[in-house]
Amino acid sequence: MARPKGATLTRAAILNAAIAVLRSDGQSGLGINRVARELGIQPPSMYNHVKGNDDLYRLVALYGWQQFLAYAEAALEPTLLKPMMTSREQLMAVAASYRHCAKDYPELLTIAASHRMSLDDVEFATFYEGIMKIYSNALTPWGFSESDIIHSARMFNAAYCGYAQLEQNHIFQRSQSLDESHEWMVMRLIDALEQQKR
Amino acid sequence: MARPKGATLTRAAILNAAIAVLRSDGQSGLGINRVARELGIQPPSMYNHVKGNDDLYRLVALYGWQQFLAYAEAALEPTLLKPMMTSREQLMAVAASYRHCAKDYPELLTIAASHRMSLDDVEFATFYEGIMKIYSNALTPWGFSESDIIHSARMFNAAYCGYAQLEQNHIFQRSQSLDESHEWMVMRLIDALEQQKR
DNA sequence: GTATTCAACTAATCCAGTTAGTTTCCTGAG
DNA sequence: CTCAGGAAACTAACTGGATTAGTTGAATAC
Repeated sequence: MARPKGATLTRAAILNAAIAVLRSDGQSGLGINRVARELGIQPPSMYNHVKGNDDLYRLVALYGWQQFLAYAEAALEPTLLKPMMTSREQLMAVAASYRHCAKDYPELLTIAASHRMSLDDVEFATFYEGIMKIYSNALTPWGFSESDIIHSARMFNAAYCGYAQLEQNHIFQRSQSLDESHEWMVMRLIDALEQQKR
Repeated sequence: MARPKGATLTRAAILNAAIAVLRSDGQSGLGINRVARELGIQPPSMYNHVKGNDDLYRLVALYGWQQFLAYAEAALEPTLLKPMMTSREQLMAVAASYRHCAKDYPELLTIAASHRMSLDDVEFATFYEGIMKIYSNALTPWGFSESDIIHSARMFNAAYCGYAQLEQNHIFQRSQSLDESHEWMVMRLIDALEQQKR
């Protein structure tokens, strides 16, 4: 039964299935075959929508970054209760967004960070501009140069990604609370920048 | 011709071959089959020395961490010229060790950070104690509590691993120098801690 | 109504990982 | 010196994932 009634497969449906697979089987399960099974189709049919396994991973990775950005933008949205946020509050909101996103979508951000991005991937570049604008908005009030803002963004992202990955892989052995360490790290990072303010 | 003369395969030889594969084919090439080919043996023969693909990865990952520790210990070794290092110098030496190790062994530390470690892997625990001792030596002179030392170690490792990974995967898009950003990050991290000194 | 398109299909190939069972060499006990 | 046992290689075979080629049939365009 080729081409069933009205519902033909879309990249969005594939993405959803991939997230579902990630949720149930984890990173090791993610692949053309497993996702096809999840969708109830034969593996080769996937190739009508994604170029191959690598393209599937790119789809998932990009979605991960976009979700992180969406979380951050939502957290920074001015509300009636909080029409203005300080730079410090904004930076804390970004950190919390990353962690919340990582909790809501298991392994998604790990995949995002592990996937090599093409240097001229226009969709990824859009995400990148978005996240840079956030850091830029938070840090220009502190008098940071554009160059320092880039350094800062790299530092924050590296710390968040690295922390999530090491936590997930049980590299942090001590019994010390992982949430507490994360909180502590975020405070130190923000303190470090505030100290640079002029 | 089973069992050639005197030279039977060892885990060390497998590890060397794996590093060689990593160097020539990158992370995606690493696997039982590819390493067996590198060694000139049939894939099933690998199972006399490693339990399977996961064990191979563990071998490589553990070696990565051990190399990082070895680099750091070498860098901290007192010399005639420098019989004593300040805390700050020690922390900078650790950061430099990570980066040097990452440059000398392409993708090795990325694999180390990406591999899930068992909670009671005694060899990994040994590495972990070693690295904690280094941070402990550097930070106790600043009056850090044991708990703060753990937080600090987690922060540093997260930042270094995350930075290496994001750099490797081209997540840092801007043309800004990657070495300069790394340097900047290390300075901010150490400043942040020095500020906590009591 | 017919031609085209396109998304599904089946069939088949390649390759990685793995298991079972076999062979062959080395070692060590008698 | 001989032979029993074990270790380390082998071959054969299976599983399952990714991929390509070629086919089919329903929806759409003219």
